[in-house]
Amino acid sequence: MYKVLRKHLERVIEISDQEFDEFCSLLVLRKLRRKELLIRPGDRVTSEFYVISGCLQAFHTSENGDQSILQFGIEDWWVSDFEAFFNDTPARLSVSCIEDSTVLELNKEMLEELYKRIPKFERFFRIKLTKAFVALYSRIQNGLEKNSTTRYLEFCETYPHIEQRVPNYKIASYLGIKPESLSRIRKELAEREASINKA
Amino acid sequence: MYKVLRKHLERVIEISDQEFDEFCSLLVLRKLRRKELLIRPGDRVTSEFYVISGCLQAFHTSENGDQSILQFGIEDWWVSDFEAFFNDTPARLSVSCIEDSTVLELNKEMLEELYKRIPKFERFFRIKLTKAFVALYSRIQNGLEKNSTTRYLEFCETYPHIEQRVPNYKIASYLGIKPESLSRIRKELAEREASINKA
DNA sequence: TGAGTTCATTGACCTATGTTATCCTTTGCT
DNA sequence: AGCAAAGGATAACATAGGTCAATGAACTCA
Repeated sequence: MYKVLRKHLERVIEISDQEFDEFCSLLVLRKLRRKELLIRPGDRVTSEFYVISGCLQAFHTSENGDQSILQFGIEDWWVSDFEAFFNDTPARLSVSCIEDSTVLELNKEMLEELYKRIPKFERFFRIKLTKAFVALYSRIQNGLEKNSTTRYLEFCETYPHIEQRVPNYKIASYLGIKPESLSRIRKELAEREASINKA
Repeated sequence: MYKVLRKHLERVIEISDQEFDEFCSLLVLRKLRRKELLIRPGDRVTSEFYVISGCLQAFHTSENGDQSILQFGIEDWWVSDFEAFFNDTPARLSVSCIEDSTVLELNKEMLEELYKRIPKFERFFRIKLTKAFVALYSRIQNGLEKNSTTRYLEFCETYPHIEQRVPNYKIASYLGIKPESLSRIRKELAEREASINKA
């Protein structure tokens, strides 16, 4: 079970068995049921979650009750309300399970202790952060210059594993459009494809 | 001139005169003219830029020539094509001056040398990165759930100094709408305000 | 000073997306 | 099996924002 995690770390830093064990000793294994909430608005967020199996979502609920999904989390991803996590402010997002899931909970304070003992873990998370930063940057760029159809197609290309397992209305929410619009887009794409196949 | 920079650092970490001098010794002062380009697509990006005075923009140019602005940079901000900077990939953005500007150029390799000598600078940039990450996160959230009028009003509130000095069509570009739309939005807001004042 | 450039605004029109309501299928539960 | 809930599609209509074209003000610079 922890093999995937070890690989995950070793794509960025080299670690010994002992260092890996020390890292694992900070983690709390949690088994979660579909729809279970890990973080709700207002919570103090002291942990981030590494997904072993299943699928999570981080989403914001607006005053009128609409939800917009900021992040999906499947196997090998980290999920949290990172604004609250980094800034020690009350959560503005919710994090919940789309499927039954198994996650490893990593406490922030324990992590900072670990940074002092084994600095290479600080390096690991700094590099993860730059990657996440760049990913957000290009998501903003997509939002600025691409239409919904293109954004949907690129989402399917970039995250085929997510597209296949989460309902369309959640994808719509992530893309910033309504489910009805996504439905229209998918119909349009299917028709396009059909007419190509006929020709 | 470097006083502002020192304050900028000291909002996050404490540093001695000597440490500050060592940091400054890495920096190259550059005076730039309006419209001058610091980074163009395809460049290798080895530096980030701290703005002493003036105003920069980081923008993407799409195939059909449309530009979308990802970031403005005024006094006390860092600007670059961060994707290229962090990943050592060719620049996809351009960075140019909206006004005559003075910047301090910080070379990535020299910075990494400095990290080894004085680790607290690594801490400084890691914290700056978390702040930037959170800012991008909330920009995405705004894009998902707010209409253009709201986004414009919040932009004016959040960045009054930018709103006052860059042309409206650049603000429109940053917000992901066309200048004509922003013009209509501004008209609508002015009318609303007028009718409130009359009442 | 005068011509060119940049920028903002406006109007007419068009298109993509949102809204509301309804219907149908699938899935899950007991 | 039978019912409820979830998910998806669709249609009619409304609206925000994009497109295109024209105008004029303000600024720049030779």
